[in-house]
Amino acid sequence: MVKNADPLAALRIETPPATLREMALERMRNAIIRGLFEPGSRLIERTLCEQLGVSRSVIREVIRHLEAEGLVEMLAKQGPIVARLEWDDARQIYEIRAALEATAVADCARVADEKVKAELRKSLSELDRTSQQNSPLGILDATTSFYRTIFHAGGHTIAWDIVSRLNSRISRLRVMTLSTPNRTTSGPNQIREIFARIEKNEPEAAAAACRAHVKAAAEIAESIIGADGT
Amino acid sequence: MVKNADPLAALRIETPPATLREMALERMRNAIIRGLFEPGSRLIERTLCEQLGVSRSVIREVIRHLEAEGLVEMLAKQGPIVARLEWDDARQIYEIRAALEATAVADCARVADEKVKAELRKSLSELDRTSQQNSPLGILDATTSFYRTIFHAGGHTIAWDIVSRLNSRISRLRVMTLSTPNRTTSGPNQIREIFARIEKNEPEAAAAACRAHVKAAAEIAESIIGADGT
DNA sequence: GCTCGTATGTTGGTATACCATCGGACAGAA
DNA sequence: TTCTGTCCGATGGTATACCAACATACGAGC
Repeated sequence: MVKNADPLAALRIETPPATLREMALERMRNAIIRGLFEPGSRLIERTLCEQLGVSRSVIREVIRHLEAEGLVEMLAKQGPIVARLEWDDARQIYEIRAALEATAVADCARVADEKVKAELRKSLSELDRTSQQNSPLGILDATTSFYRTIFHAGGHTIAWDIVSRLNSRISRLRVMTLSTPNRTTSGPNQIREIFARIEKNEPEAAAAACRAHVKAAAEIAESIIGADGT
Repeated sequence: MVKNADPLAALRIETPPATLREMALERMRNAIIRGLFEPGSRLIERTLCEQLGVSRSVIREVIRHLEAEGLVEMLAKQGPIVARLEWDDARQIYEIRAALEATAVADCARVADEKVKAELRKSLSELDRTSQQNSPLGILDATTSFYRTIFHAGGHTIAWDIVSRLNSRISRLRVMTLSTPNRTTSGPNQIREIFARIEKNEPEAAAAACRAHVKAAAEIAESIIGADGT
C-alpha cells in the first residue's frame, strides 16, 4: 500500500487533456472572444466541422457548452449564432463586475503578501509593454492576468469564473474600449492605482479605485456602443 | 408591410419549445437540483438514455450544458458525475449571492411600485402556505419566485441568471438548511423583513436585511456541512 | 406582372455504429 | 496464499447516417 506517498507524486503521468472536444471548445471560444466571428453571424455546424476537422458530434457538444456560457445563442429552427450583445446587458455586466471585482480587490489588499505583489508587478510590467505597443489584445491578456492573481489571492475562485465568463461576453466591447485613443494610457494608470493601494494593503481605497476603473470602462463602452449600435 | 403591428402580435404561433434536448435538459437539471442523484454519483450515458427515452447524442449535449452550468463534473477517462460541493465553494457562493442580492434588493426598493409589491406579496403568501406545510421544496420555490420578482423589477436579469445558477449548485444545501428546525420560521421572517423595507422603499435597510438573511443561511449551511461533511 | 405552389438544397435534430480504454473477474504460477 | 497476466464487459469518444423543417428559386396560372 505505497499509494499516494507524497514524494512519488511527481511520477504521476498527467492525463493528456486532449479530447477533441476540449480542444475544439478552446479554439471556438477563443475565436469568438477574439472576434473572428461577427456577433449575430450563424455558426453552421457542417462548416465548422470542416474548419476544425472534427465531426458534428464534437461541434454540437462544444456549441452546447458555449451556449451555456452565453457566447452562443440558439435561434429556434435556425441554429446557433454568435451571441449579440445589447447595451443593457453590457451595462449589467459592468455593474456586476464592479461589485465582484471591488470585493476581490479589497480582500486581496487585506491578505496580499510579497509573493502576490510580485506577481501583480509582473502583470503590470506586461501591461506597460503591451500598452506601449498599442496592442489591445495584449493589454486585455495582461489585465486578465492581473485580475486573476487578485481573485485567486483572495480565494474568490468562483467569482473569478463568473467574471471571466462575463468578460468573454463583452470581449468585443473591451477591445474597442481599449482602442479608444486616451484609454491606452488612462486604463493602465487606473490599474496601477489599484495596485498601489493593494501594495499598501488599503482595502477600501483599492476597492474604490477598482470601482472607478470599471466605471470608466463602462462609460467609454457606452459612448462607443451608443454611437455605433453594435 | 403590415409586419409586427402590435395588435397582430397575438396571432403569432409560438414555436413549440419542444426539442428533445431542451426537455431532457430541464428534466436532468431538475433531477439534480431536487436531489434525485447523489453528488458524486456517476451519470452513465446509456443508462440515462433508457431512463429518458432519448439517444446518447441528446444526453451528451445535455451533459455538456450542465457541465458548463457547474452541475456536472467530468472525470477524465471516467465520464460525468454529479458535481460535488466543497464547503469552500458554498461559502463563496453565499458571499456572491449576498453581494448580488443586496444590490438587487436595494435597487428594487428604489423603484418598486404597487405592481411589484403586489407580486412580492403573492410570493410571500405562498411562502407562508408552504412553510406552514413544512415543505422545504415549496419554500424554495416561493423564495425563488420572491427574488425573481426583485431582480427583474430592478432590471438585473443577468445577475438573476447568475444567482439562479449558483443556487442550483447549492440546492441540496439549501434544502437541508430549510429543513433545520427553527429555520422554517426564521427564514420566512427574514424575508418578510426584506419585503417590509422594500414596501417602504428603504434601499439601504432592505439591502442590510437581505445580507443578514443570506448570512444566516450561510451560517446554518456551514453548521450542517461542517457536521456531516457532505 | 403578380401570386402561389412546388421542387430542391441546406441545416439542425436525432439515432446509431465503431473504437479505444478502463476496471474487474478469473485463472495460473510462484 | 498472493501476485500477475489475460480476457471481457462496460463506458465514453468520435464519426456517420437518416429525417424533418425551413429557405430559396423557379415555374405555372391568374
